[in-house]
Amino acid sequence: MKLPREFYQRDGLTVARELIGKKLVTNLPEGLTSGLIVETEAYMGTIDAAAHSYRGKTERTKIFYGTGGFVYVYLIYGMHLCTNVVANVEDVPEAVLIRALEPVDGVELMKRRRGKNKLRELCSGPGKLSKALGVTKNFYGADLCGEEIFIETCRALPVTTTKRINVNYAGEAAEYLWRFVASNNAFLSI
DNA sequence: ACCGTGATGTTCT
DNA sequence: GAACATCACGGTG
Repeated sequence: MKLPREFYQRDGLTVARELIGKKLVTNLPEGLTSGLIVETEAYMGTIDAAAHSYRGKTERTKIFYGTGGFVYVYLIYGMHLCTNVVANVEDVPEAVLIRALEPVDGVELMKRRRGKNKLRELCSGPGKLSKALGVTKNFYGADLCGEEIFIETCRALPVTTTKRINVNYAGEAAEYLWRFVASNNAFLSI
């Protein structure tokens, strides 16, 4: 049921595609919350101008250089956290951004954390779902094979690919079809 | 429905 | 000091 380390130790594009239809879970003292992953983006290390790891190892990107199955969280625009899954093996700095979930468990808790009531508004964006699941910057480096945050098999969903969102700064890399979405799903970020 | 804008703090130049 | 893998809100249609 819970995805094993080997699931993550593959190339980022495969991991990003196969994460669609899996269930992302956090189990914190306030309760358990989860959602079906319906939107991801792959960030492919040294060949990808959009990736944080493109310019090499820094304090922030060092987690990319470890093996797959650990969490990379970062602060964006000074106020939102984005949750990523590290992919591939040691020294191959790839990661998958989780961009949207279809809420499943702990909906009341997610509504409280978000201050929103509409199901559609809970997890339809990377900052939104991070808040709904109670992810904080302390999750940096968390093990997805642990108990606090993990991913389970759930269902198979048809997948569509598109360009990634808000990476216009990345030149040619902005054109790559490295965003994966559950086809015709109502809970996407756009 | 679709803009436009302001909020906010890290990271890297 | 600029840029940033975003969100919520208030305006106009």
